[in-house]
Amino acid sequence: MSDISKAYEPGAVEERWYGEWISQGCFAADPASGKPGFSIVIPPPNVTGVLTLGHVLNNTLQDILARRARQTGHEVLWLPGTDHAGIATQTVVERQLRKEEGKTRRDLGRDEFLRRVWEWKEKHGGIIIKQLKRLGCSCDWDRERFTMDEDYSRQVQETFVRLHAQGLIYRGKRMVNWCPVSQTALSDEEVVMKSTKGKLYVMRYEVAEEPGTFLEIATTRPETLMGDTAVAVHPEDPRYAHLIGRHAWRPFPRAMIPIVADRHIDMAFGTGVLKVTPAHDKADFEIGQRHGLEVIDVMNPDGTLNDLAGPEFSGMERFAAREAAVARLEEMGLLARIEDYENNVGYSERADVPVEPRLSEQWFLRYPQVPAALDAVVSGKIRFVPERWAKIYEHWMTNIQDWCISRQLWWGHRIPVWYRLDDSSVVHVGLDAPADEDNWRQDEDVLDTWFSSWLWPFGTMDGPTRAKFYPTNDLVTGPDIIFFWVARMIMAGLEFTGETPFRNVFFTSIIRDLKGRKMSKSLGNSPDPLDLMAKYGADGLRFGLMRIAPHGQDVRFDENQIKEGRNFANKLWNAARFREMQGPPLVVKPLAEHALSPYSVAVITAFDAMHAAYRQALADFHFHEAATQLYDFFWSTYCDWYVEASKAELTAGGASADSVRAVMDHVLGGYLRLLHPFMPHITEELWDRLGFAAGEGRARLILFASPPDEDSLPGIPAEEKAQAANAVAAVYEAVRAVRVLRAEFKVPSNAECVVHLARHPDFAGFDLSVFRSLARATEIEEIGASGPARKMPHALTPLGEVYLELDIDVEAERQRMLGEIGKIEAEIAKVEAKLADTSFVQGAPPQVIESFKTRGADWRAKRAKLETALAAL
RNA sequence: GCGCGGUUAGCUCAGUGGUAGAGCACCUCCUUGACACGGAGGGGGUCACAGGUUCGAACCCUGUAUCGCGCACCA
Repeated sequence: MSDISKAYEPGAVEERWYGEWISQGCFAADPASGKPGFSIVIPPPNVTGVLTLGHVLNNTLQDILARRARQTGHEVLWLPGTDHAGIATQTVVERQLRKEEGKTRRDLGRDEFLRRVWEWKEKHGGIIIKQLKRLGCSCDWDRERFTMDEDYSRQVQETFVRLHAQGLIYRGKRMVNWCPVSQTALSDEEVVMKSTKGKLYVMRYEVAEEPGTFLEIATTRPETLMGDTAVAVHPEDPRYAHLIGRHAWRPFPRAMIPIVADRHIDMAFGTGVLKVTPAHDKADFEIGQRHGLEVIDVMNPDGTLNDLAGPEFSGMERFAAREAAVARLEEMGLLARIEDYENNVGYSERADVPVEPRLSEQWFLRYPQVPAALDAVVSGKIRFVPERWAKIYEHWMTNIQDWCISRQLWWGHRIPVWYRLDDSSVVHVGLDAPADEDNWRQDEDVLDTWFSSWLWPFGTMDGPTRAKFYPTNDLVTGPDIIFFWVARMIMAGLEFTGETPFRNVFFTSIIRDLKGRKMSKSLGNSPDPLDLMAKYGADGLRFGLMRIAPHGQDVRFDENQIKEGRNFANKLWNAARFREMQGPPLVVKPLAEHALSPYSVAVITAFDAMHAAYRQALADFHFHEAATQLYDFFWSTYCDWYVEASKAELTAGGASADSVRAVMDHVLGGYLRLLHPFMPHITEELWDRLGFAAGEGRARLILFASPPDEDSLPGIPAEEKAQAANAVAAVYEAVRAVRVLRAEFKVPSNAECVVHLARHPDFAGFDLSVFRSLARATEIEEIGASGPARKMPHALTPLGEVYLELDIDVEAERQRMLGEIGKIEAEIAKVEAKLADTSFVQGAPPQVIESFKTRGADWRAKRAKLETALAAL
């Protein structure tokens, strides 16, 4: 009996082999290696993050690529690290501070607060890295980087200085997206548009020069009317042409504001009159610029109204102020009506509150290398997989806007700009303050996190590493950060290294729950991958996910799929266990020197075909397809058929048993190597247990084993292989036919039977012992084409006509069946009559109708079954 | 509004012009010396809908519905 346990227990195996790989330094990339390089940089997870299913998917894919490359003889660098994630991390630490000490970051001051964030990072920042290790990721952990590492930070700031010197970075007072919760500016990409149900308020502004005449003005944001500095109409709008150049009364604070003409106004929308609030709307700001309007900012950075809004509203939160302003308008009789209205409102991605368009002084970047970056993808120099993402990229690149890179946060890379204390218009841009540093103060702001991430593919590498491993080969990431990260890395790569930073970009699926919702913490619909790994093993989780993660489409997560992964690991384990029970591996002579049965030739041929499909699938980044190939070959072709077909020979012993063992070793050995990138731990364990490991140290590991040969049996001509496969398929077809007959005639699986065969001449002389054992027949009696003496259930197969000998009187059985079919038809007729009766159908409750339909279907199924059986008689 | 992608069995999904597939779930049989996390057999589909091209369409074309995503938005 084997000493391998009956059910595979992944926990200990996975831990042991991961430890082994680490202690042998298997993941370390050597820039001095003579092997060709292969590299991937990890999309750095947020240092605050914990592992999600999205990470599992993403990193399993990278691990597959890395492990496959190791097997194919590459020196592999998979470079890991984490991202400081400015807003996210700062928010987490601030929240904790408020909760535990009742303090804000300002209470602590900048230096002390940053000390706390670092403390927090040291304490919790490693969690996701540990989790990635649990998953089996083969990253070169000694090279782990953090976007706030000293040298990396220096590069970020140098980048700023350099782009500033080139005139691409500039400072300006502009309308930006402001998050009132985080109290910082955001880039356009950090704003998500949400369809929001709201109200359209129609207000009445009196024309100053024509008392008693009112303009109706529609707005969704009455709380900003205190900042109105004009009313605008379309220059060609006949309704209002006579008013252009006159004035309207802003109700409160009461002021006379000009009526201007601007082509931006849509005559067809609302009343065709727009209130212009240059401080609180991007389009209004532009109108203000065109007409030289005053800008009145009535809001504080935290989203409350300020003194300019008037004492009545000062200090009021913006949405409360909306209600108050409407009430005030109504009181004054200046509210015409309120309509329901649905429009898109920009929300802060992080804080999930509506962003406030806000005029403020920020740093902007005019992107470098835009045409080249666009061309790199359009021309295919960088390959996007699936290809359709290239269109999204192209669209964004051709409509690209300057990037607001400054953030009013403390956690991040401080902007390397100094202002002279006595004259802040004197600016110094550089890593360090000028020599008389006491006379200068550094810009308070930090840089957008993505301004550091865009350097990741090369900023993480030193000189020798870059020489060997840059540009990287593949990037695996989510399509949700195509603009945030992928596009910007391409531009940075071109600008700072003169090369595109990667060759292929694979965009993963987005994992949703069974209801199609995005996984999120607040919904509580995101299973913890660690729990899943505890239940099903890391390999089970990986393989289960690979089988459902299609080519860049959304995927609905179902735990059952992971269970299948676990079951597959168990199947593999037991197939290996079966082989181990047959004795130690046979290395005495090469496969080709054994006398191979047609079954062996066929299984090896099928293995080679699977191997070819697997290679193609991986080359196309069709991971799902590769996983399916692996699964189907092993479970069906190898276990269900080959192993079962070979049992008799193994029991018989002798040379043919040796041959079967050799074939099993060949298939299992090759198979484990192909499966290893998907299920690294169990394959390493079995490689070792089955005795395939040879040599010393690393050479013993499947991790570094070469893939199997593409042609396992070069000595056998293709026609001969096809012939064997054909004969074997005929036998298996016949086996299936016998099984069907057995099921139809209620011969239990464990009962033996006698089968008669009128053999097709193509297979004359072919040994039938496998047919006999798989059909669980006591004997196969060969008969002539005219069939057996008495009637028996039968079926036609490629191997010939097969007959199942039964201890029954066939004619009596036929009569019995005919009788039964008659009864069933009567039942069907009853049901049909009932369903055809309109008064019944109209009167009966739907459940009753349903049950009748179901009953009808059941009877019909029974009838079909009997008819099939009858046909075999 | 413009663009992209999806719609196939109860569920999750494969399937690029030639007899509709897998796994799970369901029903029947089987604890046979690898595996019940298993084996054998079975039922279940108007391939969203409507047209068109073709000898032949889940697949190609046109339109519609619906879900999702991206972009742009009219206050």
